[in-house]
Amino acid sequence: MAYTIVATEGNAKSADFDTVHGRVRTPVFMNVGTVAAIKGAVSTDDLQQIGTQVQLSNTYHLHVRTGDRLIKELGGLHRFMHWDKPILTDSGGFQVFSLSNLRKIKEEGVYFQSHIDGRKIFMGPEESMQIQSNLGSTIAMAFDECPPALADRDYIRRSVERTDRWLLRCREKLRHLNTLEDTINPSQLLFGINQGGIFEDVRIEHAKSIGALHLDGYAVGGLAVGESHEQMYRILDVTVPHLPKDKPTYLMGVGTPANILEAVERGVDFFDCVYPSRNGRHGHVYTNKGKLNLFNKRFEKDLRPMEEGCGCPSCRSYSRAYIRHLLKAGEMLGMRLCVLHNLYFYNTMMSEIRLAIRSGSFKEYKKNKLDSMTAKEN
RNA sequence: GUGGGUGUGGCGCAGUUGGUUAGCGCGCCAGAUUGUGGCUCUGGAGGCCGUGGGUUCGAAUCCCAUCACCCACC
Repeated sequence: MAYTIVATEGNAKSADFDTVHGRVRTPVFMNVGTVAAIKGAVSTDDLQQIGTQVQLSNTYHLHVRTGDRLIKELGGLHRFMHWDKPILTDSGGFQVFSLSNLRKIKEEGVYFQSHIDGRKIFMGPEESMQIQSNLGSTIAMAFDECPPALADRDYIRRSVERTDRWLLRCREKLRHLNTLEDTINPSQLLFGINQGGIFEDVRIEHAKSIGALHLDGYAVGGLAVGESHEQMYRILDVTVPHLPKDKPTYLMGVGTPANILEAVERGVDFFDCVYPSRNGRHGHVYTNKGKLNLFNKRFEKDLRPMEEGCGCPSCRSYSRAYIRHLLKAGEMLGMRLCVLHNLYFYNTMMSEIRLAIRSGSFKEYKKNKLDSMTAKEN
């Protein structure tokens, strides 16, 4: 399990991260498949074609439906979903935030009400680790609380302290689980999560505190939840330098292509976001000339591909007019073609970013990319 | 042919003891969406209330005629 920085340019870095499920080249965009599937009828075979390196799945969602014990019994998540490359599982911490009307947070953990059938569920650090161990993902995320962007300083402090205590319990539990005979992945890695809202000193203090724990990677969480882009970039500016440099840095849930370029420049090398898949399902597609909403009438007779010259499976065969028709007709194929294109766009951008950093031209690449994407010629 | 019913934005409807800018759902046109509940939310356009006449200060609403469609009976 080695993390090797291959090239740097300013604070931007490109690294090779070796795991039991193969090498991850960073910066990387992980494709989000919350319930062990990328929404929009995207298969593992598709992912090979569009250059996916890592898939992300979710602890909470797989726990409440289908169940981690069943998945373990069936040989773990990799075998279950026929994917032999790295998988990162989110801990369920974010669901504390996103399903906040259904939860109660206490020192021992969180009491949820299942969004599926309403039954009461308890999840704390140990439970989250147990579930992730059952799933056998490559990387397990620590169980944290992601407080709202507007939470006051006092709440954030107490929340971060609790998240810190939870992190120790996570590490302890996972160490134990990794030694068990029947564990699916005895090499399962653990990433800690930095919190602190938009308070720089809390962020820095927390970064130092988790950095001392010798974890396998470090994430910055609690961003892109309502604060401005400027605030997010400022937090990255002050936080990332305090995270261990010999471990991967992961910015959770971010973001737009522009967000990613800015974060790469600040030293982040792992990303994930629902944008390409969710927006794809809603007919919003990314191109080098800006975002298109294929529901728009102006594409009614547009026989061009979503992006001219694009090598994705959708653009190689289908027109904007056809995809618009499919979307308006509610056909799943429409969503699928858009999602494939968007993931290809993101994955390709990351590949270009890696090349740029490795050839010392990232700054120029970033500028050109941002300029062209805001051109809006379509 | 006789009797009854219905005609209100693209579609389906609400609104009739006559009263300020005629509503709603869907659709349409746009915009949001950041560790995903195939959602959700926010705006916008669009109607001479079947047609013609009448009563009235005022008609989608009352009266007459007419046209179209539906049902029943012949």
